[in-house]
Amino acid sequence: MLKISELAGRIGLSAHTIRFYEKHGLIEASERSESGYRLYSAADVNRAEFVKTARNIGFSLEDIAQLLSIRLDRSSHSCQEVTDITRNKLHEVNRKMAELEAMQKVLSRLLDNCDGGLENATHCSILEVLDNGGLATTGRVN
Amino acid sequence: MLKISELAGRIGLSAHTIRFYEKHGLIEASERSESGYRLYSAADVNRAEFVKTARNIGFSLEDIAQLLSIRLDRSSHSCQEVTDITRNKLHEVNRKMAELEAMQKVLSRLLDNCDGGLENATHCSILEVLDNGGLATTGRVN
DNA sequence: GTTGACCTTAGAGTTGTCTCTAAGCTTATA
DNA sequence: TATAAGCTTAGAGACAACTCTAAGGTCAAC
Repeated sequence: MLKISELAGRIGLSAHTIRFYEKHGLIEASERSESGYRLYSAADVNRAEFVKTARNIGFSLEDIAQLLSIRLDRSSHSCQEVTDITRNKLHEVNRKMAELEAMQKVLSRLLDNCDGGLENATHCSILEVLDNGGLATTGRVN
Repeated sequence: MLKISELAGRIGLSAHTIRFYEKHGLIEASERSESGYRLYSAADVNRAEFVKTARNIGFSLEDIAQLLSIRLDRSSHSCQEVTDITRNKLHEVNRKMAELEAMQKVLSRLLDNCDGGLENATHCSILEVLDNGGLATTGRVN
């Protein structure tokens, strides 16, 4: 049985974070010592590692809570439930990527059109674009 | 002179948000009516539109505050200050994109390997991957 | 002269994910 | 036995960018 900081070292989270995850139902200590210290069994460690892996991939704590409840009783859940969560996450990622790509394009374009020299900013093309409502010249931004 | 909701309608922000921006120094009403209503001049509207445009592009409120202070006194700031802010933002966007791309790859791979059928999740390949610390088979994830 | 839309303020709440603090008990080491 | 490191709890604080509420004043229309 591991104590909280041992678990923390093992999976690469702080003890604080582990308690935080516990409060949100993601990680459990199946026992307590006489003095009240959390004690983690091998199964607890596996679960914590599951959580960490899912977190690394980018699932939200809420997603992970759902995945855990499926994991806890695989036979009464369908595989589809898992792929749904995963697919939703992928869509979310795709959406954010599209937003970021749009930003990327605009920012690059702004930089391309501006020499960025040390002279003063009286005629800075970036400020001009911002003053004129965006990159209107070719293709709308917003 | 426009009242706050007129400005709001014009630039596409709520009156709430405009007050919020004011509290953070981004938008100003250069006058007040006798009863204390905010009154926005043409210059105020331009400034508010500048803020909105910058926000649309993805600059943070803090970035915008800096851009505004340059805009307010262009001749005592260099063009480089503007490109620095823009370049930093671009780097931030690039960093986030890279993170999202990694997530995208993993999620797609998880979905490729899982049929996602209605049968129960006893042998769900996604849960297995999560249980085994990630996509170890070919190429590490994190 | 009343209704209803609009305005004011200070301040609290939201979302997600931690991160830290205070005050106090326990355990290991010197 | 003294000290330091580690554990406990409840709860506050941080971050960004809003979003909303309460309690009340103002204004235009009918």
